[in-house]
Amino acid sequence: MPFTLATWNINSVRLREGLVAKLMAEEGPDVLCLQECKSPVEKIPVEQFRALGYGHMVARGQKGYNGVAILSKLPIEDVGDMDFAGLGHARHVAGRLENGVTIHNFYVPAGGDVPDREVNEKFGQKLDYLTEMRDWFKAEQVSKSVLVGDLNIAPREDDVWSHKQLLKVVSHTPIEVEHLSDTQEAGRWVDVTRQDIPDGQLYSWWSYRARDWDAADKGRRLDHVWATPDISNAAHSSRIIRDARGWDQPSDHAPVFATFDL
DNA sequence: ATGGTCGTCGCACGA
Repeated sequence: MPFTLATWNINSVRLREGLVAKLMAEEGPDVLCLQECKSPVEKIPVEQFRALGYGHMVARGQKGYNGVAILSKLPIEDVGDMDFAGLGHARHVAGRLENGVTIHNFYVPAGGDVPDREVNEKFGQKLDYLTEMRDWFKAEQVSKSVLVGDLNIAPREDDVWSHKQLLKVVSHTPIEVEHLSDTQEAGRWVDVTRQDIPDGQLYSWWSYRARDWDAADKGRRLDHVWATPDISNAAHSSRIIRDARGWDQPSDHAPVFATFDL
């Protein structure tokens, strides 16, 4: 049975309940992973989602910041969370579908403005978070798994609007790209989005600060769909719903989709 | 050109 999965940094699930419902109604992914819900779990507005067929949820939340949720049409079992770098933040939750596929939903720390851990503690926390992710996946040797989320790093030159201009901008610095690559290798994760769309500029985030985000198109690919090698060849039809960045009162991220024939 | 815009909480802070 094929299933379609989407990941979306929603930047407040309560403010954007209507946009989540719109994506559910128009695109209908079987599984929708959200980040930056900015809500305690008990205040996530699940009723409308349930009415649209999303009767299952595993989530972690906190007041005002972070927060991750997996909304699903299919039954999903909560299989825990990790608190990498000891931040005490709701940045990861994992669920398992009845077909045996485990879904890891991550919101990696953004890392602040200055790419130097000596002067910016948040940048160090971001690198430490990735290092602990790497070590955990190295020890776990996960299989039949998907990892999605806002990883807050655009690894490839064509994942940003200007490689040269972003080399010293947090999200595209060489040390971040190296940390992300180490994490990817530790879990033998395949970048499903780039497996499907290997060539050309590809973005999932555009700043709120641009006058005209669409015309300027100064985007970055911060949101990712990865899969373990035993299921990566079942993945296809990856796409980014760029239109969603232009919806009323949008998130600054667009949803990333993939389908798995399993 | 070193700005600009959001969301949350209730004043800065994080992104």
